[in-house]
Amino acid sequence: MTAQDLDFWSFVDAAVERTRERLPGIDPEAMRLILTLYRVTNMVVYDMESVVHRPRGWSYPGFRLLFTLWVAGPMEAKRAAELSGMSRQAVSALVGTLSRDGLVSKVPDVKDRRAVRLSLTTGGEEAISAAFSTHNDREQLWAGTLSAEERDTLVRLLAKLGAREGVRRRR
Amino acid sequence: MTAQDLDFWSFVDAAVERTRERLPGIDPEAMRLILTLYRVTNMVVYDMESVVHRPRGWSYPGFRLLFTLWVAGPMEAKRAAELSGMSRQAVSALVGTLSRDGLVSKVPDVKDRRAVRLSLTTGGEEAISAAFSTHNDREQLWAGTLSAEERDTLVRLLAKLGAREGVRRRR
DNA sequence: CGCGGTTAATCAAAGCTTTGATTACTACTC
DNA sequence: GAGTAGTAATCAAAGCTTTGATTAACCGCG
Repeated sequence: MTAQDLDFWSFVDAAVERTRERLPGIDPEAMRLILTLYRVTNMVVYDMESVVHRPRGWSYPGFRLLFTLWVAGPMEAKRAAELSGMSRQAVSALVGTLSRDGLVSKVPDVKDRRAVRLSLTTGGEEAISAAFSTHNDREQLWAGTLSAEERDTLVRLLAKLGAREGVRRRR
Repeated sequence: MTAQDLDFWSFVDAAVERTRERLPGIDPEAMRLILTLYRVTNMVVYDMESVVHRPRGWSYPGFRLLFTLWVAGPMEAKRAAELSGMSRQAVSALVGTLSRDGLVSKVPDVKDRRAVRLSLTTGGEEAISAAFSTHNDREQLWAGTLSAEERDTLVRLLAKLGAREGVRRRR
């Protein structure tokens, strides 16, 4: 396998091999795992975003925030950041767009006047309900690559990875 | 499990449950798979970026492009986009930053004067060699969560997912 | 009450990514 | 050889994310 014949996936094999030659101290299998994880996820996200969300005028982060509010109900911006895995600044910027578009409403919290309370507007509620079916169709397309048992195993192993302690988390 | 008690991970369970109630037609397990995949990867990337790359003044995409050139040698911008999984515009913008910082050099292609040929500078070569060990240390931290057999299984299942045909790819 | 420390949100600047348009060049076809 | 289609790269505008700074409000302690 020379550098000229590589494609997106065989690049991972080449990377592992070349790195092993040049830096004998590294762990090639750890490298392969992270590299593969990153590439697959990017591929899935790109597909979902470009097929499902951009045609509706949304970004993937926009969908995620709407989905968070749809699942867990109205909440403070800080909490939306925690649950969706975004930074508070990102939520703040995103809410700007989504409230401009009439999907999310933002009202000052009565108890704590520093905080803002986010909720879906009626339009946002309808939009997310309609979008989610299409989103899930696409999720099924991806999940359909694996057997039910393989899906369970994959989810279990990913969750185990995600339960890792002592790593840096968004704040 | 009420909405008030949720955290980043239990949100996935709540999302599956609430969606099942409200949209009976969807496939909850497909949803759980994609949701978990996305969250784990984001967590890993955030950790790697904030612990390894930002302290060195790099972004994760910057590292990825340098790494691509390090593994596969000098190449045209278009090819760097294919191998790294970025768009051509993203590579173009990123090369602006990296060449300004003296890590990548960009010379017009002799054969095809539309194209540019990218390569690591000496400084870029040294920087990526030095950074990669730290990067791999962190990969090992993550991979160490799983047994060797679990890692193999996870890589195999992710690769199977990534081999999915008929999805939208970056161009 | 008043001060100091903490917290919620936002602002600002820089960087990456996206879509869509433009420029420069190559390659094909008549 | 001239015209047309296709390709490589870049530009432009909009959006998201990041770090760091700022503003406004809460909270505890004296």
